[in-house]
Amino acid sequence: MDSQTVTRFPPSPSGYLHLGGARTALFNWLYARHTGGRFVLRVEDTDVSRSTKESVAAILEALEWLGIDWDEGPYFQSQRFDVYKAYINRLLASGNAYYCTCSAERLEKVRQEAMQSGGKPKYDGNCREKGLEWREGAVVRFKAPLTGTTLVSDRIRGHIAFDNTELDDFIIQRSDGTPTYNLAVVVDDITMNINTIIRGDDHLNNTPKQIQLYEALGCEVPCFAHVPMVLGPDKTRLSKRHGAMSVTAYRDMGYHPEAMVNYLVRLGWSHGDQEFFTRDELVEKFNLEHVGRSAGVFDQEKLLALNAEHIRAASNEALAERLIPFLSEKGIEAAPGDYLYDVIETIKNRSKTFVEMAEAAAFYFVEHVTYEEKAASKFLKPAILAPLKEITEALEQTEGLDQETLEPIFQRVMDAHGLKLGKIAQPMRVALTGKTFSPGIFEMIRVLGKAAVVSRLKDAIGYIESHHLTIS
RNA sequence: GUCCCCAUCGUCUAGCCCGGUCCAGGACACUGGCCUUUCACGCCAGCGACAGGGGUUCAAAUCCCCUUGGGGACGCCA
Repeated sequence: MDSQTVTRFPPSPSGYLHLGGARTALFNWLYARHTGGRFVLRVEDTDVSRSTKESVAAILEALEWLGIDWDEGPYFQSQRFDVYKAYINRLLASGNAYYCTCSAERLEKVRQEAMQSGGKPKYDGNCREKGLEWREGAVVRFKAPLTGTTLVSDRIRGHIAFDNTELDDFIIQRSDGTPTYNLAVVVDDITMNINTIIRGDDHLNNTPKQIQLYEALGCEVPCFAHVPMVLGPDKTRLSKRHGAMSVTAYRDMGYHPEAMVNYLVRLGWSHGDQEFFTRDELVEKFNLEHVGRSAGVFDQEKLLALNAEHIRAASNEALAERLIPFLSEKGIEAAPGDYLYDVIETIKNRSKTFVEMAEAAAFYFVEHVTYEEKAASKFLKPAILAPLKEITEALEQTEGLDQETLEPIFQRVMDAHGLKLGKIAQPMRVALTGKTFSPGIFEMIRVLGKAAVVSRLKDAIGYIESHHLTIS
């Protein structure tokens, strides 16, 4: 008997991996890693009509991006029908299940009546004692206990008692012979030795049914931990209505997976006042004790802030790797190397996403700068012509481009014209980047290099001269 | 309708289990200021919450009950 923790993540491949699912996956993965246990990936595709290969691929891709790896699987329920069949037969043989031939119409009527009389819409047990044999179109129902209570012991919620009269004889095998969710999960969790089930609390109501199944099968009930759900800003369950909610959509919007992981885990779990966590720290500190009990609203603003923080904290090399695809998206082919790293160093504090970072980096990679209209008209004016020329000449002469070398040059020009740095920095900025905001002048000069700076300065001088000659 | 869960700033949360150290702490957002060659970053300050009502107690955000509010589940989906 091994006491190792075994958790699992069982996505249903009927769409992409959304934020709530990602968080559940993360909790399970983190808990397994934290305890030195195993993490199993299982694809729940018993509903063949809704499951697609594309969804499976999308989910795996999202997990990979998040850095979630698994020790076993992915298993596919669709390939395990014979296993479920065996367990269903066991239940049938032990008298814990029976065939039911009630029509959909009858079932619907029974539900309506139950609702009407102020009760829960559940099956009335019509076929329960009929001792029916199999026949075309029959389903198999679980013969649930009629009296007593089923106790759920939850790591997060404590003990929850369900009155068995609230539960009914749910279907475990459809008329087409395939197993239903509750049966399949239980059988899988048993056969895969899953002993810790961490999932959304929308499954809390399924838990007593599943416990009854474990008991009927004579198997040990695993440990449950129902985590609160993730809600949209309107406080309802996260859905397509809330805009981007696929994990990969955030990747494409320029989010760092470490930030996504940090945010998702922190939404529902806490470690005192700490907000920023690296993946390793999460593995080290994550536990079930500090998972909260109330649902949390997904806050994109906070994710964004955290993303900026993770970008600032990352190394230029690591950032470069993630930035390159966003650069190519803009038609910029940059390779890892000192130039890129230096570029990143100047913009990492000003970028909240990789999309922003690519935008901020663009000017470093163009031959000729394109001026923003307002920027040019405001700063590239004749008054600045002489200072710009002097700086250009001085730069052409100079060797080093470090701040100690640059400052005296600027100082001399400033003194000569009675200008403050601000007066000269803005035109310079426009000349070098085309915009009115950018990294610091001195750092840009150093990164761009003498040739590029001089060339851009000359472009700007030419621009001013041509505009003013024609106008005046 | 029935059952289950939940309830601290706008949002994420610390504190609650083991009542007093909490006229409630942190973060995001917002506002103001500092720094300053722009934009950021950073720093400082401000705004802002124990859902309501009853108990228990010398003392309750913390324990109990009720109300209200929110969420979820009731399917031959998962």
